[in-house]
Amino acid sequence: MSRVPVLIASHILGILDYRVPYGMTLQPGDFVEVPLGPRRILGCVWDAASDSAAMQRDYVGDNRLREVLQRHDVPPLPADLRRLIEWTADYYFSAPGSVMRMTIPAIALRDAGRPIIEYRPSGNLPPRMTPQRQAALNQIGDATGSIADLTALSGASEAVIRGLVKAGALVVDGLRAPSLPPAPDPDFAPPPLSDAQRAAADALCASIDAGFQPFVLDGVTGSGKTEVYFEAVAHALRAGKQILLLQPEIALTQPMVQRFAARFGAEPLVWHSALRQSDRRAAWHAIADGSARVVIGARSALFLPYGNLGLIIVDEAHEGSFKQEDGVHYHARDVAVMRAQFAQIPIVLASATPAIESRAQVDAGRYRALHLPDRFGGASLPTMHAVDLRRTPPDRGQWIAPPLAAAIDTRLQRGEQSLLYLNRRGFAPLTLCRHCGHRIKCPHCSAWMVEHRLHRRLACHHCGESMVPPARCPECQEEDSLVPCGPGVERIADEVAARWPTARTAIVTSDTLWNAERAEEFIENMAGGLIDIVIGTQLVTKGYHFPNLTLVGVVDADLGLEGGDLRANERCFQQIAQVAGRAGRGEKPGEVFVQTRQPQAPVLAALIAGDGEGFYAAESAARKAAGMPPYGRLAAIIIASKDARAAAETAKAIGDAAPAARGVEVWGPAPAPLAMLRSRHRHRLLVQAPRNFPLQAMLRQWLGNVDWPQRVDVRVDIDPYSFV
DNA sequence: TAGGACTCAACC
DNA sequence: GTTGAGTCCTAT
Repeated sequence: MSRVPVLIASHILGILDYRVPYGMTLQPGDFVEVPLGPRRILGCVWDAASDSAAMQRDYVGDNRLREVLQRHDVPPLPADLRRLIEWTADYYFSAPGSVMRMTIPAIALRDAGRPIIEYRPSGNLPPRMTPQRQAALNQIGDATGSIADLTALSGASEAVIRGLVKAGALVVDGLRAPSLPPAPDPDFAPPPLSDAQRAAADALCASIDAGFQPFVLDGVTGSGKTEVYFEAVAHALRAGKQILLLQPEIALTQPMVQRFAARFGAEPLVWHSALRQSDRRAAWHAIADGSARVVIGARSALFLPYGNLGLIIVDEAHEGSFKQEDGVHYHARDVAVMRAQFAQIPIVLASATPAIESRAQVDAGRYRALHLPDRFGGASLPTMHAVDLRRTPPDRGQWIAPPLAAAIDTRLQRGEQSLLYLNRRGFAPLTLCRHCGHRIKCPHCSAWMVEHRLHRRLACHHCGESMVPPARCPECQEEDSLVPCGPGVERIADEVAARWPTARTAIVTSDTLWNAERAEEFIENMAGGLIDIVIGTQLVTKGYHFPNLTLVGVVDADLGLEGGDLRANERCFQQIAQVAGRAGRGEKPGEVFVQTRQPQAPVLAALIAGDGEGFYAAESAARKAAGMPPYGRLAAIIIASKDARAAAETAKAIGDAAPAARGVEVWGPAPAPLAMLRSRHRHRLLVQAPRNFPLQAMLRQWLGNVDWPQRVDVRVDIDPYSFV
């Protein structure tokens, strides 16, 4: 009788033992279907010996074992990835089954080999049009995809989509042969490199096939980091290895795909959450069998079962968006380093503004720094100016102050491009009744509804709730009393249109640039000189290279310092340094205007003076003195429930059970800053511990001693980035 | 006494 | 997460 441990693809369950049916052979890593109660569920055959904390389990006698139903005909999960799953589950205090789930999409298992039927809009409207159908068709636009894809894209129910198919508004798109990207050619178009680039590239190339080695590739914006790590990619390609290039946002993959294709003569494989089902299935198999040589992707590409991985590159490695804030709370940059370690391969963290965490690793001698001191091709860094909004304020109801407006005038006269940066989507962050003072709030969250004039909606940026802007105040019923307060990018765009009516503008946010086609269109319009002024959120701060863009205006630098959390200063510095780096990347020099009410704030003073090293030194010293990361450890415990009383009581019970340990501080429980999210009441505790303290073990023991009702959700966020 | 709302523990 | 069993309550 043979038994196998199977890791169940479940939030709650870990490893369960099953009987291997006669005639079936199973090895660790095999994906299987197993019975679970009355259901069938995905599992992965695990290693018999596993000392990971998350894998602890009770022993069940042979007589109670049920049989494995089926072995899926897909490549097994490699051992290094199984170790990474265990490490991630242990470190981030999450269910190993949830981590395992991230290695394979359901579509890769279902109907293997059978084609996936995809649909496109026929252009014919259904005979019977309903609001749901109209809204779904609007969202779909001219996209194609399976029923499941279009359901996700439209936000409608599957029944609505099937109805549209039946009514002839969506028709079968014909079969697209799953096409694998042609092999990239390492010698297609190698660029000339500067001496500094050559030296850094040589160091990276020497590390291929030489075991685990983390690098921090640090160079000012425009210094040619991409060309350097592309040399390492070329070298890994020649060695027959796969390469993973991680990016913080989907929106950055498109410019990267184009740069990659120009260098290697073929597009890489792209992996992110917006892939269609057919592409996702083909991509997964190409990754698992090693035929996809280079994969560019967002966080979720990190856990895929590369058959033959030889190099990982984390682009814009300082980005906070690498930290996943729902489901498994992992930090893709840190997990990527662990993956490289388990796989014994090099990893490159590339950034113009490395995180303090990464700098500390360099200082400690664990990571190797490669430095590019100058901009490439003789370009110089842009000149920085502070615009003191107290001394030269904009007119009432406007946000562009005279010095910045004058600089834009000059650019328009010279035929050069300008970029206005404001990290706020929509038209106005708050809608206020000037009669009674009522502020329009999300019904499910303690947050204001943000006006999106392009969509003619008020939207909650936390839960996705959206409503038609009311004509009268919902509180006092006064008509025409609601006024927008504060600026978002759409409002800045209105101001630009009023001031420079002939200027051609573009708004760049996740609302306007949500797919590859839109992103490509924007890049082409910028390169072709069809845009004079770009107004954008952080989406435009990275990755783009527009030689004719010579002016950057930071509309509200103080916004970045708000909140005052652990990383506010660092984040503010990085965002402004990054967006400033878009200016003057070609032959023409760039200028940056930073609008602020506090030009004396240390972060802003350092940015204006170009004293990045001074800023980092001061910030690191402050973190060290306070015992904050990376010189100390943090974990947040978040308690959430629709039942306000149960949430508060659980938070108190957890707080009361807090163990006393030397050097460990516990703050809270306290209502979270975002006290209500998706109709759930939230409380938080924050735990601070010394750097080498076994924080996870302490938390496991602590929470293991507390009971709470099932309707209360308690989760631990290790190394938190969000403090709401 | 049937049925509904709810809680709870098991799932190998 | 999902399911089925158990508990308590109310409407007949």
